[in-house]
Amino acid sequence: MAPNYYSLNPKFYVAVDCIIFGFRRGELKVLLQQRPFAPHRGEWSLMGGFVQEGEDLDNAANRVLTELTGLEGVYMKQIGTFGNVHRDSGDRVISVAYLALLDIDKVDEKLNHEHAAHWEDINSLPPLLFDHNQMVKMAHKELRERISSIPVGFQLLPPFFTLTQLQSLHEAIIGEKLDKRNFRKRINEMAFIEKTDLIDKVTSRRGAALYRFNYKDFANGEQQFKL
Amino acid sequence: MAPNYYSLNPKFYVAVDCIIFGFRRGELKVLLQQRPFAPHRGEWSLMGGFVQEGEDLDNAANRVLTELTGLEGVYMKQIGTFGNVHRDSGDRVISVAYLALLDIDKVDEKLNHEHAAHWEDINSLPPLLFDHNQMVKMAHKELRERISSIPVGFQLLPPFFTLTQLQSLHEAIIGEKLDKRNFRKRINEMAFIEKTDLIDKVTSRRGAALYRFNYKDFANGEQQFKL
DNA sequence: TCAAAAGTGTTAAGTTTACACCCATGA
DNA sequence: TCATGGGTGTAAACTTAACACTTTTGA
Repeated sequence: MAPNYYSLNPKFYVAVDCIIFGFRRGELKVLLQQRPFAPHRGEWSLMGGFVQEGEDLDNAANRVLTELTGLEGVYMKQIGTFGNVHRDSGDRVISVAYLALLDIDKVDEKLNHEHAAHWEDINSLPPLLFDHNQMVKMAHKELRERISSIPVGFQLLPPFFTLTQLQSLHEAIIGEKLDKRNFRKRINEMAFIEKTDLIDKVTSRRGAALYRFNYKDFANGEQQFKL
Repeated sequence: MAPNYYSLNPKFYVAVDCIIFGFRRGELKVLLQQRPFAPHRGEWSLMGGFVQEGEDLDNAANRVLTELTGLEGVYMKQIGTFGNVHRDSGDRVISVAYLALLDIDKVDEKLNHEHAAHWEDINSLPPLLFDHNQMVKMAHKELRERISSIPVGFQLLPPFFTLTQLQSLHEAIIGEKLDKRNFRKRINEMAFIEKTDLIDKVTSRRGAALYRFNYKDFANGEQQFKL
């Protein structure tokens, strides 16, 4: 076969789609947008974009996320590639799905508004474009299953948080209630979740101790959440 | 934006690469081939191929596997997509990696030979083309981590097998020895692994009971291996 | 007769779960 | 003063891990 064997083969559009998770008031939320171009313009969909020449897949995913949120350095993880022939009714597009976890309060709301984007509770998603519901389902599964190894708290909560917030986040992800005492017992055993001297007076009258993650301690051990 | 917004974007070659696992004489093995075309012709690599027009990703992976082994209906699972700009020195190719598990004795050796393919122990792989070592590493990790939920025994062993073979398979995958009594105790609790009346006289003088998987029982429960 | 693999239970250690009350504060 | 969320320990149930000897048979 000749050195240009490659050129005997077809090429395809390649896209990335982002399943962007945030957490607010006890709810796990996904950022949706109304599709800005035809076909299916205006339908609810995940934020996505085409991979460009000279652009790594991961970079494409980061670019798309930054366009929509204004944030950089966000936790992202590739979760699967969707390549069925007819998945996109516009033309054949092979799409790589990325899960993103971010602090919902840091998102640039103006950018969100410009992109007709909107946070929706994971439990009340509308029908989405193409196979996007399936992508969300896969991302949610990944999150549930890997909650022990993905440091979700680092990503989805603000830098200082109460244990009740952390517990509520875990409950929202796994979809069931946890025992408060058992939860706190385990948090206490994790050196990388540090109690600070700060007191939160917003979420309760009495005031709750604020905690934070210690990235260094986390990176060192092969720490695991098991909540 | 116009309906032909898609056409403003670049297209790429998309390939699939298969990490094909087999099990023989206590060793977990990967099927490698010598690359049949330039650049890097003759170097060790995974078996791969370009996705074609009108072909789903999963179908492409199955086609490639069948070309090399003669087998159909093999267990395959997508494990990740590799899309760095310069990963392939021939041209930009975005490659979707698939893990495959099969019964090594069913493989068509003639086809293997035609493709200059060869089974190599997972622990003594040569340097492979491009990012293929990384793909194998990822597939092996997937296998290790999901050994509880992927029914590896169904796939990697012949229809009838001894418990020693099954244990040896699990040991090869996780890379450590297991306790024989604890292993057998757990197998006994799994309704979908059935003892048959057959005796294997090949692997021992005394003879060992042959077992088989019961697909129906497995499909029903959300069974788990925990070995 | 002996080498090689098959087969078989019990106990201790560790982990997980269930569970209920007092505290501090602001409205 | 009371409603709200914060904070705390123990015991039972369950799961996991460690451990050694007897059996069968072909060479």
